[in-house]
Amino acid sequence: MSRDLLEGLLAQLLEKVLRERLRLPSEALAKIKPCLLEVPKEEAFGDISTSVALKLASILKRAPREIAQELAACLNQEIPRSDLSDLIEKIDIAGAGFVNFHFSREYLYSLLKEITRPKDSPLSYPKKQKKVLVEFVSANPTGPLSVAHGRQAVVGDALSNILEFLGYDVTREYYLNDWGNQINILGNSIYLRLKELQGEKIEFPEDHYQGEYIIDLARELLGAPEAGVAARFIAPTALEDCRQHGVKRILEIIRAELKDFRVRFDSWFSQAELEKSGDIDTAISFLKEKGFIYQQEGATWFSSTKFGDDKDRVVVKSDGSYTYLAPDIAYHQDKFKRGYDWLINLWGPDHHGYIPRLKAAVEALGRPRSALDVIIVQLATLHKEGQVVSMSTRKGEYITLREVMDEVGVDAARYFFVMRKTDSHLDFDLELAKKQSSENPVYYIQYAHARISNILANSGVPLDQLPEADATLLKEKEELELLKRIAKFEHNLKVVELQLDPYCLTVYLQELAESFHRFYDVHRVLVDDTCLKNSRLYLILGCKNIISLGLKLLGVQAPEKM
RNA sequence: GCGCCUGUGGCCCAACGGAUAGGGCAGCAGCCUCCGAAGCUGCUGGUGCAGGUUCAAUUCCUGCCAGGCGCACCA
Repeated sequence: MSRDLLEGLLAQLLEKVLRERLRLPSEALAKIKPCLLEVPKEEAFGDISTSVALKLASILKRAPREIAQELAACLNQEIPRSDLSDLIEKIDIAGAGFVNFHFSREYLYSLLKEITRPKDSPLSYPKKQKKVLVEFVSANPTGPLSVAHGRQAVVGDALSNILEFLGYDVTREYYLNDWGNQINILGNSIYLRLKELQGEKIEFPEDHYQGEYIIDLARELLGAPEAGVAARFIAPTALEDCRQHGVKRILEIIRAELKDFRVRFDSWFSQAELEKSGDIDTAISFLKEKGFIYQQEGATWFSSTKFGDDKDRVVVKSDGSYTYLAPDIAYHQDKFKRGYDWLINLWGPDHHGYIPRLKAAVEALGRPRSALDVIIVQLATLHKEGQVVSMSTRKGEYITLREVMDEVGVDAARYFFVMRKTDSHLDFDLELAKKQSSENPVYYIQYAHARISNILANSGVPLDQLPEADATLLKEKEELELLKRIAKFEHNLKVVELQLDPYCLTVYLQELAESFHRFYDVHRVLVDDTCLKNSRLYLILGCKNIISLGLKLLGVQAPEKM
């Protein structure tokens, strides 16, 4: 039985006991129903626990501990005659009035079996009907990806992996800002550099792209094999050529960076094509029909305040051009038209003020606000030798994702980017990420995997012939702890789904690796007793499967040797 | 000025309103005749300040202090 199912049954039973045995009024029950069960913060407090006794104390005007005792007594009667009889070993009362449930060893073994020698992949979830579009990175194609994009890329990629694993139909999309002001500036930047290369004295504007790569792009154009290139750049099409060349080449660079960073995209959505399609006018007309669009001071406004925004927003400026919001509304309408019912957008912190207006747009388009989740990915601060590495996009002085990848490696970079809560600042210590020692959390986890691989290789037992563990032999404290950690994996995936944040998976993997290292230190796997040896091999194989699956979901490699 | 986020040991981070505030790093003291010491064990040390709500506050509310971000007919 999956952990999910068990929790569901336990919640049902608990509810039944509260209603029938403790005679809890239905309104009180409704009040506490959303939080019947929780996972205790310390493992000593059991595998699942409930604090309903505490919550009911003020409602029932009774001491929490007393309620807990009555509850536990009732559960002790009910559980043996329910489907949970073999799964829950014991119930105890602790602290101010917690009722803690301990899984039986048989149940822990049954979970281990699901992941140790699976036919295809360890654990599998039924396909869900929900179509999810995860939009992330979406950096303007005006320069190489920065560290900030790197964090977004990993978080988006890992989150997509996990949702996919949980059965969602996930598409990863990059919104390509290949149209508008920034692109014009890019084109002009290249154009000016080109002139410069040809010996012309130019004054390079401050708001143009300052980076070295612009000169490289200009040089490419200059050295292009076609005859008479130089002549072309005084032609009327020169600026347009620069623009096109710039976007094309930078996009190639970005794609290569993402590929090398093991970030997969399924779809690239071009703003330029959206602009040409006429869909933006269609979207505005759609909102107009619904009465959410009005004219004022020569501009066209979206009455986003009707949906909780601070003020109404301009969609068409008085000069007739669109604001950024207009194509964005059309873009999100397009997402819905393509059949996605859950949109997840990852944005940088500078866009957080933009959330209410896009949520308003979603509602105006006739969808619930909850159809759009925006995840703000906070910036990462790079540290090197105790110093903060300063960055200024303006001067083109920023650390690129490529540099970080090259310096610390893809595994460490990916792990470091997700190991903190996504919406909090991240301190990225370049030296630490490079260290191949215990200080580096990536290696700690990978080392556990490599150690297990080594034992399995040394065992001489072909894995496809490894018999199931003898449940009664795995009884040492460290064995049971490892078993419990393995059994907690699914719960952690659920937390990722709920919080839309892959970071807690890194915490889990760290804990799992810790359990293994502790077990390894105290007990030998390759012992003379064949039954015990096989049982332990079975256990560590399960652990290995979960480590490798967990790392795979994060896009980090699980090496057999290090 | 207004809005959002963040203040937890020397450093980086945890904790659906609940249990003795967890963990990592650094520091100190130990552990390899044995499957990889990239490991294990132990010790030291903490909720910005002031109120309030609650049986219970790191968590919720108010004020203050400190830091980050945002407040466009920019993208």
